Formats: sequence, structure tokens, C-alpha cells
Amino acid sequence: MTTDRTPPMTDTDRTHDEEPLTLAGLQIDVLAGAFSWYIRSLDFVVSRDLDQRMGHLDVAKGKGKITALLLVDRYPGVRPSQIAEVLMRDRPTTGRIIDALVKAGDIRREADADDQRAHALFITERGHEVAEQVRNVIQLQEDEFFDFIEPEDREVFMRMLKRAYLNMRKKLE
Amino acid sequence: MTTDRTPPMTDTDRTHDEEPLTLAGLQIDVLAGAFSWYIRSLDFVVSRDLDQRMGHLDVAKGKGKITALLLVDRYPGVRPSQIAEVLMRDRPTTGRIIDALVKAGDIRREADADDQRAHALFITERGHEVAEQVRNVIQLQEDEFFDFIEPEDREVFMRMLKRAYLNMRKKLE
DNA sequence: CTACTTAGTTGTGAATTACAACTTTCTGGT
DNA sequence: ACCAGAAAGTTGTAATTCACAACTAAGTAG
Repeated sequence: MTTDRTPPMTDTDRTHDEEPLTLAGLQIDVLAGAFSWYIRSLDFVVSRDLDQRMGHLDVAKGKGKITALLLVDRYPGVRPSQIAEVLMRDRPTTGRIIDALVKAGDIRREADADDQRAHALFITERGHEVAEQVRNVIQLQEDEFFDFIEPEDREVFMRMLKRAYLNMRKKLE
Repeated sequence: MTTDRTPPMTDTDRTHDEEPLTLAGLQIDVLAGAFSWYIRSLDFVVSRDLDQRMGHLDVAKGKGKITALLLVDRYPGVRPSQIAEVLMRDRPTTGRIIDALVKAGDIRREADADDQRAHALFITERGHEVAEQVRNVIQLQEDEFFDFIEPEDREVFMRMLKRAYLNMRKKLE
């Protein structure tokens, strides 16, 4: 269907990891035969780790808050509805995420100049500092948590994740 | 008003991996530079798709129920605490997942013969049928949702996911 | 035999999210 | 210019999920 290619893997990747997957004395390959199980489990582990690392920041414990904050930091004047689309959440949910960020003093709402219905979101000074810290934390997790992936494979893995994500979003449309 | 309102990309624009990742007119590579963002987003999409596919089954809408059901089906007499360890959830949470399965008539509790404190879980006839359907649904999702990954890359992708999962669990111990 | 640990349950509260309904504003067709 | 419908955002509400604390019952170690 798609025409993009992925570089072949190196030999070292194929050598490891042939041991059966065992947890609590149970071989769980029954479950683990599926992409979905790994992705869902990985999400759980990654999210929990990220929550711990963000513990001192007010964007902790939210899948949406981090994304929203970084988007506002990057795109001054961005609208809630745009954030909702990226987050794949409805507007009420997105609105409450924004509420939390506003309440924390990280961003502020203004009326959009072009469209009086819409809001334009802007980062505050404090929010910008938080965003900076968030990026550091993410980078730190990246370095410490994914260090077992060889640098050259890291790119391959990332590309696969990106392709998976794009294709899945496309299928949902 | 610094946001550029570029029209959405067409499907053909998305066929190359090197395309910048654009959503709602925003280039989101700021967020997407990290494994964690992809994994978390993928989880969201995969889980929602799975919920839809499982809609007719009583294990729908739960990350834990599917795993628990398949474990009991595979390992008659398994204990709740073992399931909790696989799920990485605490015992109260796991207990309530089991409650739901018992209430639905998919599994039943017995006292463990060796340890009177523990329970031994067994699949019911109905539960076994549900498990069969669950496996079919998962396989179907696998086929329909991950069809964009070439067969040889599929193995590689799976291996990477598995390795990531194992390493992350290890780091959490 | 006492103290500690383990398995499981119940109570409770916090957080997340979706759906419905509403107001305000914009847009298109006539 | 007007009216119908769409779009942006908010509020209400309800369901779901999950963790922490406290509890009972049963096993274990000294």
C-alpha cells in the first residue's frame, strides 16, 4: 500500500531476545504475540515513568497537558480546537486540559483576532520555563530509557513508530 | 496569530517518511521527536480501535480484562496476584477486574488447594468462547491495522517492541 | 506462640474522558 | 440583508479507571 522503505536491520539486532517472555512464572507469549499488547504495555510503563520524572512539574500525570503545553509554546496563538485534533480528544476534554494549564499559570487565553468564537492561546513566562523543563525530562527519559537501542537502530525504530502512527491516524479518518 | 493555516495534507503527501509530521496545520515534530510520544499516541489509537472491535464482547473497554481472561484461559488455576504482576497493577485493581469477569460469567474463583489465602481462577465454558473470539479480534486487528508493515519488517518491529518492553520492565524493578 | 508477611477484599477519593446541551459567532445560499 | 446551519468553546453529568489505606484471613519464621 505505502511505498516507503525501511533500511534493513543490522545483524546484531537479530541475535538477542530469543528467550521466552516469562512473568510471574507464566509464559505470556499468548498475549505478547500481538503488536497491540506490546504497545499498550509499553505505554503503561513509559507513561508511569514519565509521570514520576515530571512529578515536580504541574503538567505531571496528564497525557494531554504535556502536548498542549509544548504546542502552545511552539505556536503562539494556537487554538484549542487545533490542540484537540492533535490530541484526538473532543473539545470539552481539551478545554479542561487547557483550564488546568491556565489555572497553573502556564498559558493564557485571548480572543482570536480573526474569529471571535475562537481563542488564541499564549505561553506565559512561567509556562515557557516549564516547557523547557518538560523537554529536558523527555530527553532524559529518551536517553536513559531507550539506551538499549543501538543508535542506528534507534532511527529505524523511530521511523517504524512514525509510520505506524501515520497509518493508524489515516485509517481512523 | 502566528499559526499558519496550511490546508491539510493529502494522502499522497504522507507516503514518504521524510515528510514533516503535520496535524491541524501544525508541524508537530516538536512533540514527535520522542519515542514516548509515538508510543503514547499509538496506544491511544490502538486501544480505541480495539475497543470498537470488542464492542460486542463483555471484555471491551478494559486494558486489564483481556489480559486477565487470556491468562486464565491459558493457565487454569492461576492466581489473582500473578495476574496483578503481569498487569503491573495493584491487587485491589486486579481484584476488581476479576470481579467483572466473574460477574460476566467468564471465569470462576476457587480456593487454592495449596494455600487457603489464595484463589485459583478457572475459565468457564462461556469464558473460553469469549477468549476465542478475543484472539480472533486481536488477530484481525493485527492483519488490518498493521498491514502497512512489510512482513520482514514486522518481525523486526515486534522484536524491537519486545526488547523495549523487557528492558523497561527490568528498569522498573 | 508471637511477629511478620502475603493474598485478597472493601472503602474512598481523585483523575480522565465522553456525550449532550447550550451560547456565541461565523458563513453560505437566496 | 437574512436566515439556516456549521463551528468554537463551555458547562453539566455520568461512567470508568485506578491508587492508597485499612481491614481480614492464612501462612511463615524465629
